[in-house]
Amino acid sequence: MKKQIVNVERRSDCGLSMALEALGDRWSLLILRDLMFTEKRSYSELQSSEEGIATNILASRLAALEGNQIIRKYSDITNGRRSLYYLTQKGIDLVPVVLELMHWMSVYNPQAAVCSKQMKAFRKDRVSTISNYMEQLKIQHLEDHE
Amino acid sequence: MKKQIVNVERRSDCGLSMALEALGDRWSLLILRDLMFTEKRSYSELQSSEEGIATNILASRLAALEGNQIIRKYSDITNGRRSLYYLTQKGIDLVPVVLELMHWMSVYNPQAAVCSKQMKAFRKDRVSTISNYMEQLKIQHLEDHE
DNA sequence: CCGGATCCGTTTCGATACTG
DNA sequence: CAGTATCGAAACGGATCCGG
Repeated sequence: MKKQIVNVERRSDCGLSMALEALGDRWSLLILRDLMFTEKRSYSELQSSEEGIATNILASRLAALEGNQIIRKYSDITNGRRSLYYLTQKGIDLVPVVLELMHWMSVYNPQAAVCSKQMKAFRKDRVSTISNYMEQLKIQHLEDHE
Repeated sequence: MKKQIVNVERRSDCGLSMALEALGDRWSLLILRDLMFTEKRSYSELQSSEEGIATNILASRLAALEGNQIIRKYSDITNGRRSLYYLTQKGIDLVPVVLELMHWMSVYNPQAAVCSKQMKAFRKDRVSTISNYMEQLKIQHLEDHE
């Protein structure tokens, strides 16, 4: 009994603690969610979308995410005063994490059942649907900047 | 271009922000990892395993996780002074989230390649391997307390 | 206007010491 | 062993200010 299938010892925790150093706060994953699943890319768009993140917090989170190479900042060619934030490949690879978290919450938060059908379909076939979507994010990213 | 497959609006974010209220800190997921993948169940075992979590932080995280019904606290029958913490079903359902996060980190943290083979095998077939493991966690949980 | 930076009061974290 | 108590440090949140 209590047989362990995966033996995760302290020295081989896959750097989970390191991951949480970058993502282990209440805002980073929300920002990433918007970059993943909406078209919001600018500072002001991101600010209006989150449930009222303070400007200084948003700035510091964006800087931290950029420092961790999870997002990248570009200046808007059509509007020099604007900056746009895009997921890097490293950020795109976080889609499954966010998706699993959203699915988990949709199960245990009744009010969120709204999007559970979408989520279910989206998670159903990991190999095709999700990786296709991640591929699209990648292509979109390249087209916007090259 | 920029076609959105999943349309996640602010009112239907599946309560991601709510999830992050419970898990969005640097320690909660580490504690859950230990409850998921090791046999550590008592306060002192958990404390020694995390990279030096302070006693008060551990206590407050455990209380918060219990408040969110993600873990449950039992007193050790063989040792009245001891308390043991177990995952609830809600907590067991977080296994995929933690697994995706560990996998992501194993890709982007070279040093963590140690366990990437295990992770890869573990993630490969979601339907069988992971759900089997989660089932085992469930059975173990029931056997320990009923 | 847009993208922050700065200031400041409040909340949370974290290390250590301590207690039942 | 399983946590509290305490207290300084860090993070958060709101408001305002500022350069372009």
